[in-house]
Amino acid sequence: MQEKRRDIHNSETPALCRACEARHSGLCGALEHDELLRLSRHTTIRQAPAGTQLIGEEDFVETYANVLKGVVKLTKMMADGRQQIVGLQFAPDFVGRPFQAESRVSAEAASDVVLCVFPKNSLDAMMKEQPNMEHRLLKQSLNELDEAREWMLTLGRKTAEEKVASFLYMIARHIDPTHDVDAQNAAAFDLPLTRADIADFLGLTIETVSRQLTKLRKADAIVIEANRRVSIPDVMRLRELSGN
Amino acid sequence: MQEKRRDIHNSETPALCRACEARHSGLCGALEHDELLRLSRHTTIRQAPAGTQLIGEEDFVETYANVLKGVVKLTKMMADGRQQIVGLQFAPDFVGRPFQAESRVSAEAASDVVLCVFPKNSLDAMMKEQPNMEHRLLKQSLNELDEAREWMLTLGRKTAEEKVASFLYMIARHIDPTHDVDAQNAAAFDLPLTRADIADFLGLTIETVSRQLTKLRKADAIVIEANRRVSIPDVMRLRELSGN
DNA sequence: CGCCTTATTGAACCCCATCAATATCTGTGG
DNA sequence: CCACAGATATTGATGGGGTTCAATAAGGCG
Repeated sequence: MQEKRRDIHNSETPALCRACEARHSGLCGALEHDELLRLSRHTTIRQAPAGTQLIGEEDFVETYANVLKGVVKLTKMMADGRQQIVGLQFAPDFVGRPFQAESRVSAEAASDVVLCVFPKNSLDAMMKEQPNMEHRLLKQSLNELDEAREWMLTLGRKTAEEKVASFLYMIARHIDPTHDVDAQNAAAFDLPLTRADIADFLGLTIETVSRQLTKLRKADAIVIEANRRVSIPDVMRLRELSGN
Repeated sequence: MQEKRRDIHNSETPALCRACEARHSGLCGALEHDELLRLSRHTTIRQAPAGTQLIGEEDFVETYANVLKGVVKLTKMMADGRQQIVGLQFAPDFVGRPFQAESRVSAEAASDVVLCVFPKNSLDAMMKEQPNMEHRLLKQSLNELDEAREWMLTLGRKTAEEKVASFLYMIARHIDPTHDVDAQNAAAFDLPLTRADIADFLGLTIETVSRQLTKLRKADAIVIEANRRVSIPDVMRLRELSGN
């Protein structure tokens, strides 16, 4: 149990966690100082460049992680190589699948990422004695389910143009913290995904994504600089183009 | 509090719950006799014919429900009428969205259904004092999320034929309890959905669904009688046609 | 600059949607 | 039991949105 120093430190937040976004809004927000300390003993910070495979489909997963920086994409692949992105995890999202040893998706760093990694066992144990943690996880899971269902509508029923607009609109909401419905009606961000990733997210080809982006650009709905930088002068207009 | 009779009955399962599938494998499996009794005081059984609108998108929802019989479809609709089914709930699934007053999907009886309906308040209160209940709900939510992601792959990347085969394969797994991977390799069931519903589920048109069904029929992958009755002589073959 | 990766643009094709007609099912009443 | 009507499903013909194949352009980094 090696908790020798616990009495001394149990009212202090571990240094690792102090600057962490997940400490407050993420899963770890459910934990008290001493629990946080206990978990942080088994925790490692992992940096990974874009493209790194974090866990493979059908891998046996021994760890969970919180996204601290960057974007993690969850993908599913068919035998012949067709691929679909089924989830994007932004900071401070939790990545992992409790109650199941085998993963049914693969996780990959879409951009350069920083993760807070901890062993499955530690968190599973902590979840059992901390209902509050399951509560947080349930909330995130229900939100992810809402998002997944929103994307099912996009994948099944929207046109290519609406799909691309929907994607940009979603990124704008996720990345640009300054944007609010009633706030300034503009947004700007760097795309965290390549065209290939966007295509895999929207169930389209690279070429169609590219064509729709130029179409939106020519309609003055967006401005693109250097391939990655996107400005949206009128977010509400983009929202309309997205079919919402 | 009106718990006068509780002392007498607290070790007995309410009559309502005794024959209920959800009592064991569903949410209510988390409850002890007396808690079950407490909840059952506010519970009503509701029967509804196919097509009944149970809750509308953007309704304020005051109740939750367990599906006892039949299939409930969760749908999302765009302003111009395009529609997508984003979830199918079979017995003993739970229907509802905790932690959020407003629904983001509408729920409709896909077949004739029987529901066990209880007020949001009652269950919310019970969930707070019963971590085990949140645990069950978390498990269901994570399963639904897995299924939703599976369908995102289907919607985004599969051909019409693969989509229809995937749908039939999924129904076979859900409805026919006799089927197991190594068990007898055949299945038979009544489709709980109309062609229009299947189309809305797969992001296709009615006509395409119909064409793919006849294509599968002519390839001897399925047998259809009277429009609704489907037999699958070789489930593994169907699985291959589904792209898995 | 030069090389490789990533993105855009063009042309032809194809799968699925659309429009339209026919067939089948289901339930009701004669 | 059959006839009828409305709903549901199948089948056919045509067209379009997105894919595919191919070439060019732009970005990133040594």
